Amino acid sequence: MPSSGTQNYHHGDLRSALLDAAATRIENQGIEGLSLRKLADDVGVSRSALYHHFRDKNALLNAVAANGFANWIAMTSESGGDESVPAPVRMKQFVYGYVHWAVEHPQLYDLMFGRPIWKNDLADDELKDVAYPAFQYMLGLITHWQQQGVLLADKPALRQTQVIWATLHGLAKLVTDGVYVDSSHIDEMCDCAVNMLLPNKL
Amino acid sequence: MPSSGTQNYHHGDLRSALLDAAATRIENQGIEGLSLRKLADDVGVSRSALYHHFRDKNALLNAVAANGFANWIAMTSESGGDESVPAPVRMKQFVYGYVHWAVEHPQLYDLMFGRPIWKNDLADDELKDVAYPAFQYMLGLITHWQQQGVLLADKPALRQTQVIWATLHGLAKLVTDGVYVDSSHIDEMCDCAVNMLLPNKL
DNA sequence: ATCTTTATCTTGACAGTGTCAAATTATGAT
DNA sequence: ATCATAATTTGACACTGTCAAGATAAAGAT
Repeated sequence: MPSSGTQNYHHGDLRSALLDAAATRIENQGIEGLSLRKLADDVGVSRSALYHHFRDKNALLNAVAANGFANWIAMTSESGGDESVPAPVRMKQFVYGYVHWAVEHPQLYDLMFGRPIWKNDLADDELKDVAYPAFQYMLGLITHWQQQGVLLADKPALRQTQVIWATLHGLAKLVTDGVYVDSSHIDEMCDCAVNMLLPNKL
Repeated sequence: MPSSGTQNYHHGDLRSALLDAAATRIENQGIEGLSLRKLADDVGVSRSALYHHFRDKNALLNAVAANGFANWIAMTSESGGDESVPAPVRMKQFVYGYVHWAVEHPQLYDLMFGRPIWKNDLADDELKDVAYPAFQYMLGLITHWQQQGVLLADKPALRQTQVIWATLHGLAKLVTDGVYVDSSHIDEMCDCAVNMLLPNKL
């Protein structure tokens, strides 16, 4: 069955086709619900064709997560980088952006910052190369706000970044994992978080 | 093979034996590494004997998590309930206790507060009955500290509890999930968190 | 003591999973 | 046309959770 060009024996661009299919399948059913065999069916290819493009399932997940980080960084740069508004407002925007992105992409967020990948060093170099800049970007933001006096400088910027990130990550996790079932008060929780973390109230 | 009393055809107390074995296996290999068949081998019983004591694997995990909550509440009451020390110090103790308990029982913490159980309502009533008081206990603490002026009362206690819990949960998650690989600075992160969350510094 | 009922445990089986080895097929270079 | 290489498939293996049917022990009734 020839015809449509990309549908030969050699798929053409199977790697990215698998990545796309995996991303949408993860978005719908979550990481646990991702089966390599069903994925192969989606793309219309045999079950073990995948192994010529990814070493194993973990490598595929790493690649999906790496794409997620690229997406995440794009969002973050947008919501935190507007120099025209005062810093406290930018921080509020950043918090909103972070939590809302996580809530809108719960499965992807779970994959990117979750245990299966990071525990026991299952993250490959390619993923680390995209993930570390994400944290560095946050560290840069916090350092900047510290220098501007929006945040106190009584503790190292690294520590404050870790705590602020922990707060955002905790909010995101509690909501996306279903521990906070009531997700209609996300904005109020974000407001409260900004309020508590900033020494000079808005 | 009769002999030792509890090793008959009827196991005697298979349910709690399974619970114990599951807890230690989870502690070592994590939730993902828990196989019902290996578990049955540990206890010396056939693979499907389990189904006469738990409806399915999820029910077993629920029971293990419920035990974990009992343990957690015991620890928390101890580290936060000392009335003789001033409230800010007690809050610091509470934060230390929370994060350290999570770090010392990473797999159990992951099970108790993780996505597999709470997402899509997989928590049964028995578990909810133990888990909700845990949050209520925290809410009580925060409310008390608000009334004592340790925390500002400019936001509802519920919101502040959610944010503080998010911070602790985020710290715990980032460390136990391996995102913060450097776990030697846990105490400094806790200090910084207390410092940022308390309006009146220690 | 014997029969019946009930709870408990085992064996066999099924569908599903990730992964590898060997065979198959297409592509590209010579 | 030939050959090497890359891409894909089929067969197989070990593993998983779960169910149905049979086997066994304990408990209750008479």
